[in-house]
Amino acid sequence: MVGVTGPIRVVVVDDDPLVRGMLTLMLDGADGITVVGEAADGGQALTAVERHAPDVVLMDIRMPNVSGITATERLRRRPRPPEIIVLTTFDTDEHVVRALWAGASGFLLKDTPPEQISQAVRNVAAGAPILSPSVTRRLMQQVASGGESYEQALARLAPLTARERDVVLAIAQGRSNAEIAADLLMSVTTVKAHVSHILTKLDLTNRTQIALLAHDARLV
Amino acid sequence: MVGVTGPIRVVVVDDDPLVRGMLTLMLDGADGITVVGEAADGGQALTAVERHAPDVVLMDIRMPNVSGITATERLRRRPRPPEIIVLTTFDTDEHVVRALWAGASGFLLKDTPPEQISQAVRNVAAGAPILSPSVTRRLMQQVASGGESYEQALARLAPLTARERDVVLAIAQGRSNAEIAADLLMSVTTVKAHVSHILTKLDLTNRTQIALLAHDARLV
DNA sequence: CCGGGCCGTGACCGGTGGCACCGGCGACCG
DNA sequence: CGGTCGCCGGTGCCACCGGTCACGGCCCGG
Repeated sequence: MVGVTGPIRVVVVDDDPLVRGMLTLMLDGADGITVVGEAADGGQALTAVERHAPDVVLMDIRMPNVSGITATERLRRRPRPPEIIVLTTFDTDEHVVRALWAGASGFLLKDTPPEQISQAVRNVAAGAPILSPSVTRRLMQQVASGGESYEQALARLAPLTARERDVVLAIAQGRSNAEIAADLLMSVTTVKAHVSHILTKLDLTNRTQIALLAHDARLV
Repeated sequence: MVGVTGPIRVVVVDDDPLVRGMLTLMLDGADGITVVGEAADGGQALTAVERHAPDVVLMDIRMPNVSGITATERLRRRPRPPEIIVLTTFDTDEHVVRALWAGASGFLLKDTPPEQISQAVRNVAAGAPILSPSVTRRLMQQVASGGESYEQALARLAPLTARERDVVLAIAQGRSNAEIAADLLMSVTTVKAHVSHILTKLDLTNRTQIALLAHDARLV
């Protein structure tokens, strides 16, 4: 990104000295990568990053004192933050979401083969995001299933007329009939009629159900 | 997956003969990959797959007659479907979602370097999903932002009492006050009171707004 | 003992939805 | 070309649902 000229500078953070050693060993020998520092918990990670200004941080999640998540959050708040790859043993949704939310650029399982880890470091340093295959699969499934309901919801909205769709959109914002009437320049009774038609066409009973359906169809 | 013993058998599908040639050229030489067939549109893709029973299909989206999306859908419905990598020039959300929904195992941009394409073919054949970095970045951002609004919505629901949360949950399903009363074993009047309290506490005006907020908080 | 939440209830009223109807517009047809 | 048929948008009237108000019982902590 900002032109990393020399070797990629890496800091390894893990509470287990053995894991730290393994990671350092496998990375320090790899092409174009130098391990410039290690840390055993989130607090040490902060100081290590301050001292060594690395390009990439390999961060364990489960650590004593300051967890990898909060350490990631704080690191990403720094002026020129390092890219952070979160390393963990389990890929629970909880972990993944929190890591991504904290600003991690990568999420790898610890059983990833060494070659792929060093490759991931290079990719992340170049600005590309990295996810473990299992995590990628989850995200894809999530998107796919979401897309499915989205398509279904859109299909149900098909028989509506243009004006009725306008009303649906307004209802999906939580607006009252009076507000809708004002916005669409028609009488309140007309709005009611439209709502009534929509309800029968979509086989619903409440306006809230209309709002929810519209939300599923991504008409927010 | 099911033990691909010999070289990985690939079918290349693209309406542009030049692109087909390039892909075949770069893949057929690569380690452990054989291009066993080519096709110029979705229809030909189906017959080609039937004839050659490939492990992986490289599929263009924009093609005359049958598009890559529908071809992917049909291929995935076959008894032992090939893994499908969708190749496209643009990574619009529309394309990505439709491809994933259709059952693609990979989504690559056409400007991906040859080495990575052959690597992607190997990965997909091994059962691992593959996404272009830009697509991965989007999915990550989506998850991250989704998590954010999720947290915010959950925070707003904090001041509610247990009973009120029950009512919120029911409203989020689009249920009427009478139904809620029946389910929670209380009078309709009481339900209304709870709704009223919820509205004031959350600073809302409609029950639909309650439903939408609950949806943002993933209480579906 | 009493004040303050929380839950529950009945009476009142505005907003919401069901129904019947009308004017306008395009399609189809003799 | 005129008739007519169907659909869409719009309206008024009425029943009912949904929301506010005021009140009482309960439990807990001061």
